[in-house]
Amino acid sequence: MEELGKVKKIRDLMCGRFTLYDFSKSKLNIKRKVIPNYNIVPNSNVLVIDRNNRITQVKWGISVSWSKKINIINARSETLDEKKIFSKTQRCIFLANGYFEWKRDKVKTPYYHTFRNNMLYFAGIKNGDEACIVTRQSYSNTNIIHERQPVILDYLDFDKWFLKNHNFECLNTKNLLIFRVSTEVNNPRNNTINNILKK
DNA sequence: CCAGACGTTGTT
DNA sequence: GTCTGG
DNA sequence: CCAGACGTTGTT
DNA sequence: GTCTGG
Repeated sequence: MEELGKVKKIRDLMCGRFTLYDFSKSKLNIKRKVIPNYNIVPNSNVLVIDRNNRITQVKWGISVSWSKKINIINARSETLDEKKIFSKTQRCIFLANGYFEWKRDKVKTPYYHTFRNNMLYFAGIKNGDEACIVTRQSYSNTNIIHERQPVILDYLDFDKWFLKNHNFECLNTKNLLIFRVSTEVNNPRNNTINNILKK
């Protein structure tokens, strides 16, 4: 697995309001150029930090040998330690500038969740070069859109996460900006900045 | 023993 | 493929 | 999830 | 751009 950078260089990644970083089309040095991806879908390439503070590229979604249908893109924090399928995974941290969630009424309306000035760090677990996002019950502000959300880590809590001392609380959730975006994001082929602009 | 599960969210 | 509950 | 349709029969 | 069948 190619090392793409160190955590201390994290600011270098913040050169756009991307959803997650995608290096699928070329092997790029983070410091030079990043291909923005405004519509990450399962099996996309994403960047994670591993427990050695290395940034690596992995596939979003953990597959299993015995089924082609199962592609695990989320893991419930409530049962993370019970599920045998996660027993051999390692903890990691997803780099993101935000995430989409759909409010489901009669129709599905997409919303974007982001911080004003900072990246988002999602609690994740990985198995080799595949990883998934750890989720939890939403807080009062995110629950308006959807009942589940990623566990969003603070930069200072990275070690807690890697050492399994993190309790899945993420009070930083209250600082999220949440706004409606165009339904263009519903189609993975639409991969432009319009996906994350306030509608 | 062995049938049935094995993970989540309904995409993101 | 491997574990587990009945 | 995600490829393929989304129309019809002129044509294939 | 959005829905659906597998």
